[in-house]
This record gives sequence, structure tokens and C-alpha cells, in this order.
Amino acid sequence: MSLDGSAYHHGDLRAALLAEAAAMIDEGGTSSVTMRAIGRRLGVSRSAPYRHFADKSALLVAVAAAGFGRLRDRLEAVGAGAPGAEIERLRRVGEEYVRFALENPGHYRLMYGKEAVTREDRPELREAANVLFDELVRIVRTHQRNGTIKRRDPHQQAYVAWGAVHGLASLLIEGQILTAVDVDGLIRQTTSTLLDGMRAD
Amino acid sequence: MSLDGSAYHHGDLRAALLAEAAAMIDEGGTSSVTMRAIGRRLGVSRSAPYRHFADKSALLVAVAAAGFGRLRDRLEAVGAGAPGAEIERLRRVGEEYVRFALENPGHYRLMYGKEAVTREDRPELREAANVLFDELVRIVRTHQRNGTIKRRDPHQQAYVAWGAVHGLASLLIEGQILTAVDVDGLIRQTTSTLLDGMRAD
DNA sequence: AAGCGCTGTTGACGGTGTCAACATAAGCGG
DNA sequence: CCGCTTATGTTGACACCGTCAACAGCGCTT
Repeated sequence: MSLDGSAYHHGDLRAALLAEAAAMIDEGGTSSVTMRAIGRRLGVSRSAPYRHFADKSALLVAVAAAGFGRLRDRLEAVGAGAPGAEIERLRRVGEEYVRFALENPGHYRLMYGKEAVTREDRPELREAANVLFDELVRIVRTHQRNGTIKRRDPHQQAYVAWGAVHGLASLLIEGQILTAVDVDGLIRQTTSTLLDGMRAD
Repeated sequence: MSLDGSAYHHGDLRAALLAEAAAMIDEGGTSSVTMRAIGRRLGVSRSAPYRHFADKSALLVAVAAAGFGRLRDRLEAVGAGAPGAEIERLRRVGEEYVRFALENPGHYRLMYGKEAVTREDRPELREAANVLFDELVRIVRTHQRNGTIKRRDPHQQAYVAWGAVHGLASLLIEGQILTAVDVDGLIRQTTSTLLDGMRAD
């Protein structure tokens, strides 16, 4: 094996497969992703992907896992540098979450859909999702201590917040919202409404 | 053709196909739905479904359309009889929306997913979805006139509300929320937070 | 320089969507 | 009542898919 990972015959087929799979989901939906088609698009044989992934499910799981990594990086970056009012941090995290979904619809669909990737036998994905959710719960708890948001069950409140941004992201990704609408404004109003509803009275 | 619709050889294969397709989605996800498998489960040949639906997509579109009809009936029933405060009507519609999704996950996934059903060339589905959304916009406008909720762009506010309940429904359907949580309480808190956030100050 | 393992290719098998050709049963006109 | 038309269902066939086994070539290791 070469030092840089896997630059044997193709170059870096493993990485190319991950990128191509995500791109194909973006273009034609999960059903358009085909092991043979991926190989075709990358100029390799139909069976070449099996040297890097045990089966189609393993490839899709890897795409989802990569998505979780990228999402976590982005949310951490936004959550870390937090000038301004404390509650603004929660807003920025929520808006960044939606933006990530819009920029990586293929990854996002695999991450939070049950279709292509069976979650039960993939503890890694459940674990990656839990890490992100636990971080959200932590932020909720912090704001509850600050007295900025209502003191309800933190898990429930985290689910409500997650549901709001996930719902908006899903509607946008699935093309349910007219393209004419002001997406940035819609994201903004979603977080505003959510935070107003969570704020302590 | 017999008077009752289609009781030729099988009995009512068309209706049976619709029900079986939805059931299979509920059980094993969209990918488990197979024309041949549906036929097998109904005791007909692999090609029998093609006498009632042009192709697999047409069958799934019909399932989605049936779902829109059922959802509309339920929301109308809830929205019509509206005792109590006016804003409670909006809450009841939202909670009923989530309950429908939980009880008909197969239908719901087809209705608001882009995977199995390509929306662009199926104006009927887009139309059915628009009817429901327009009704939501109408309710929002009514409450804005009443002064019970903020006077923002009604379409945006409707999207926010839709996103909140759609997000919760999706998370529940896709198995993203731990089964241990109190689902009814979570639905309640979602609508409470949403309405608090939308309420006029 | 030789060998071995990683990477990629081709052949093959069962499963799938779908169309064409065929079979049959229900209703209709006489 | 009988025969015809047509809706309904079946079987055969084709291309595509996921996947495994057998084979081939390249690069690192010794």
C-alpha cells in the first residue's frame, strides 16, 4: 500500500466513490445510485467498488459517516466562536445546520433517512448522530441554567429544536418549497420563531 | 366492467395493490417495495399489477395521492369542529398532521419525499400538496387578522409551521427519536413552542 | 530479482422492471 | 340462451442490477 492511502491503479478510487455516490444522490435521488453506474462514471469496471466497500450498503454508510463528520466540524466551528448574546449561538448552530443540508443534500438524506441505510445494524451511524444530539442537549441545558429558555425536559426541547431545523431542511431538500421564496429569510424566520417559542417568559 | 369497480378475477386487485404497497413501505422501507413481491404477497402473477398501473411509479403515485386524500379528510375534520380559543384550531391541525404521519408512514414518505415519486411530471401530487398548504396559509392569515399571531409574510410563516410538524413527523417516522420518549408529550411541546413563537407580542 | 498482496476485470447467477404474446372470464348484443 | 368484445391475469423474454468467484496486473517488500 502506498503512503498516501490508495493511489494504486485509479488514483484514489475510494474517495472518488464516496464523492460520486453523494453527487449521484444529489442529482437523481437515492434510487439512481447504482454500483455499476458509479463504476461507469468513474471509468472503472462494475466490480471495482467492491475492492473498497463490502457492498452497496457499506458504501452508503461511509457516505453518511463522512457527512456526520463534516456536519460536526461545521457546527463546532460555528458554536465555538460565539460573539454576541449567548442565545445567538443556538441560532447560528441551527442556521448552519440547515445550510449544511442544503449544500450536501445527498449526505444529509443518507444521514437522517432510513431508506438506503439500515440503522439498526450500523451502530457507528447511530453513535455519530447521538454525539451531535447530545451536544444540542448540552447547549439547551446551558441556556436553561442561564434562564434564557424555558426549563422543560432538555431532551424534549432539543427534539423540538432539531425537528424545526430538520423539517425546514427536509422540505427544502425534497423540493417541497417553491424555489421563488427567500430561502435565507425563511431560515432566519424559522430560528426566530423557534427561539421566541423556547425563550423563558 | 362490473358495477362495483373491478371485481373480476381477483376481487379488487387495484385497491389491494395500493394497500399492500403502503404496508410494505411501512414494514421494510421504500426499497423493499417490488412489483413482483407485491404480486407474490397478493397471490397474483408478477405482471398482474400492470393491468392497473402503467408502471411502478404510477402505483406509488397513486399511493401518495390516496394519502393526500386521507390527510385532507382528517385535517378538515379537525379544523371544522373548533371549540375553544381560535388558536387552538391551529394547534389541533398541527398535532393531527403529525399523528397522521405516524399512523401512515408509508403514505407520508411517498407524499413528501422525492425518492420514489418524481414530482416534476406528476402535477396531481404537487396540486394535492398545494391545496393543503394553501389551506394552512389561509388559517395563518385568519389568525394574523385576529391579531393572535405576528404579522409576517403569511407564506413564510406557513412554511415555518409546516416545517416544525414535518420535521417532528420525519424524525419519528425515520426512527431518529428514541422510542423511550413520550411521543404525545413531544408533539404537544412542539406545537406549544411553535405557537408561542408565532404569537403576537 | 522474485514473490506476494492489493487493486481491478470479466463471467456468471439470481432478482428486478417491463413489454409482448397468450389465456380466460365477465359482461353484452343478439 | 350463445358468441363476441374487452378487461383481467399469466408466461416468456430482455436488459439492468447486486454480488461472488476466477483471473490478471501492478507495486511494494525482501
